[in-house]
Amino acid sequence: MARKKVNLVYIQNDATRRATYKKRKKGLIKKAHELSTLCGVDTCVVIYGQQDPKPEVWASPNKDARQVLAQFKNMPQLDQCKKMVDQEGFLRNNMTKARERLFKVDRENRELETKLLMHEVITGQRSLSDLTMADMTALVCVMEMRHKAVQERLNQHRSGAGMLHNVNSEIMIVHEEAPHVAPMAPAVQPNEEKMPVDAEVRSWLNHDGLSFGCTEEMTMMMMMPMGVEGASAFDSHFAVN
Amino acid sequence: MARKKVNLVYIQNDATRRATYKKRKKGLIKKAHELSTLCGVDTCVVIYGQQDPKPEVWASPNKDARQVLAQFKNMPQLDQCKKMVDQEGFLRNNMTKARERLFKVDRENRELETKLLMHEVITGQRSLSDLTMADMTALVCVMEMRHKAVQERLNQHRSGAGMLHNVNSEIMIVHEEAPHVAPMAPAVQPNEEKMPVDAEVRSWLNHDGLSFGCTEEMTMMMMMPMGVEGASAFDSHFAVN
DNA sequence: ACCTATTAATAAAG
DNA sequence: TCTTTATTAATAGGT
Repeated sequence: MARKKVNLVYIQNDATRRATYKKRKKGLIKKAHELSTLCGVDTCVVIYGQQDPKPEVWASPNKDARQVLAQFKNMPQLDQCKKMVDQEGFLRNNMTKARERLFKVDRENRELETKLLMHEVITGQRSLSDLTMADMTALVCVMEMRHKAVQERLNQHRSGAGMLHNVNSEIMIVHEEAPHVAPMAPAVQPNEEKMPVDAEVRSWLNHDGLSFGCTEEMTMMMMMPMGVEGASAFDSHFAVN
Repeated sequence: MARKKVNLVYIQNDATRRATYKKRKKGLIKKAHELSTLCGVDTCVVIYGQQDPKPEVWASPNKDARQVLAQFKNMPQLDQCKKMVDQEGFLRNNMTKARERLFKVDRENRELETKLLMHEVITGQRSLSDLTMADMTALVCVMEMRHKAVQERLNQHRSGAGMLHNVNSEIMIVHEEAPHVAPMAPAVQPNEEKMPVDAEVRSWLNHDGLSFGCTEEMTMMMMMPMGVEGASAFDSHFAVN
């Protein structure tokens, strides 16, 4: 309705499009308002603009919120309940799913971060003295999981071929018989049966794909019971630069 | 816009109103569609009619999801990136906050549970043999925190009056110099200086309000550095029924 | 429902 | 960007 008839196609020219958008948006909302007033009907216009877009523009539910509410209250009771239940169920369902995703992603995130951190520490890219208390705690946690995995693996050996029995009992006793010897001391004594266990431990420590080379000291540490006292457990066994 | 100018008031005449409603509803939706097409914007019109009213009439979120996607892909690359970054930042921020809340609540929960558990164990309501490995670990954790508090308190004494110097150095050395001697052995030797420390320790162990009476054995245990390796630390010092 | 005189909306120019 | 103006689009009232 103007100097020229418009084709109903997307307006390429940026300035023209913006201008048209502004005008027609105003017009549309005005029309909606008129329809509301003239015919006593609630209307709602939502425009997902891309220019000012963040807060979507929306035109009037005729008078104000009370009208919508009143309308809702005037609905047949059954429908009202149904709608509410649906809404609640939908939200609840959404929330549960979101929460599950959050937990899953969070756990994965932390595990990966800690693995990476451990890798950096072991390869010397990062010094132990740089770690925060929280990092230390996480590291210890991962190490404990690995330690447990190693123990289970050794258990399999013992109950199976039994060939590593002596060494294993030396390790397992820490839990089963609670020696008054400090568990801080290396659980594996240097003797002729040590190497197989070492190899075993290394292969298990590496089986997650990061595949870093363990030092002798690391291997021993992995097999020790750990405290969560912060850096002290580390400091006493590693020369922290 | 027609043979007469219309006043913007509710149309009383029923037939006229119905006619106007029909025409203007159609016009409104057409306008919305035009705005969509011309400006590449999604629009939505809802009309809560009272004649045909139950299923609210609503006008098009333009075509379908593919259009929205295409729209996104046609955006200037920069804006696209910006939006994605914003989105990511928003999510990351959200996740960080949620994670922090989760950590905080979780830690508080476990701390309280463990305090209660400890109280039950000490008052004899629960036997140590009933505890799971996880419970043991948590107990040890709390005890370590208390141990640290005790050490700090003793440090204050040392730097202050200095009257407990001998005993304190006996305790502090455990963490600071990583002895190969088992820290499992009681850190406090029975001598004439023991009693003041004991009293000190007790008062600090009790200052959280639970206020249970410590046995001599408990006191000693609290002052030891602990591992988190399960029940062994307990078993070696308590006669598990 | 269609017609059409009339008004409202608005494209393009200033 | 806001205003003006020529032109088209919407539609009120009648048929």
